[in-house]
Amino acid sequence: MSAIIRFMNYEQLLRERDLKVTPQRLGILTLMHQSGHISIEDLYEKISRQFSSISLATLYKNVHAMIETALVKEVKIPSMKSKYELIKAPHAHLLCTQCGSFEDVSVPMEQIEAMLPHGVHFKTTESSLVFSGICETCQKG
Amino acid sequence: MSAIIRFMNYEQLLRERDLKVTPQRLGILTLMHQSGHISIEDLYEKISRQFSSISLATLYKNVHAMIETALVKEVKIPSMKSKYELIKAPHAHLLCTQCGSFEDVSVPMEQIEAMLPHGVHFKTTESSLVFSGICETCQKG
DNA sequence: AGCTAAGTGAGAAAAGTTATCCTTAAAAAC
DNA sequence: GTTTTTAAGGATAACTTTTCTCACTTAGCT
Repeated sequence: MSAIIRFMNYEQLLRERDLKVTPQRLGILTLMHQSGHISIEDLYEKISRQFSSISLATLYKNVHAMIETALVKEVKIPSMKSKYELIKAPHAHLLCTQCGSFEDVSVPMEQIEAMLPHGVHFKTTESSLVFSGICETCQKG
Repeated sequence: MSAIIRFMNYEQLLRERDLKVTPQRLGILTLMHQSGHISIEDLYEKISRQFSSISLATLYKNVHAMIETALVKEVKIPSMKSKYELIKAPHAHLLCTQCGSFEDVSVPMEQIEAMLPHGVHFKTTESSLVFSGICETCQKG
């Protein structure tokens, strides 16, 4: 797959948000996609391999620009640093407190949002759900 | 209600965890109880009124000691600084993205934990759920 | 190709958190 | 109740993380 085709989608996503398409941004988006969710630290380490002179400031600025334009989402995780992921269908996360693995899990968020007690008139627009526990691998090990 | 009776409970909670009972710690616990959940910043501002010379280091050290001994919990909140609360029965939180209000809501966490897809063998020990949206007051206003 | 606005990079600055070290106070021992 | 022991508090320095500034470069229009 050529670089042009591979990046096409991200270019469009950036343009739709009036964000200029730069190699750094394409790299950030590609890394987020590849890893699923990634911390700033890891992102910097990985992107520095491609753009050895990239500045941390650039990274922060871009990640925030992408959050503000609803391209990326910050996932806050109990007892861990935040990770960032491309916005996709609503889902929850599993955090293994033993090995630290962190992954997406498909959960009917709408149903969960319907579980607020009657009498609570809160209009939910989004919800964040992280299950902490022991992953299958660690249970076996 | 005398200070002795009021603090009795916290003293015991501290002693059970081999944490020395100090006025600063009692103050921290009291403030957490009163506010429900509070950020480090607010906690420092409020506790400084009682103990004008308290150090930020003391605050951080104590909050961490209390987290490690399962007396207090850090609540990570999308697009906000963490808040800290006394550990109590499992519950979720409501965050109003308009006025910033943040409150507890009673939700059957066990039921939610049972909603993981079949085939996902994850042993959940705890889960964190925050609903973001518009609170009742803001909907009316 | 040239213009303009936005983005990048380097470093400084600011915020937020943790570590060090000495003093003080709580709990245990007597 | 006094002494002894040990943990905790406070001040400050050191880190870590994030944001800001500004000169320079590049993307996207014309």
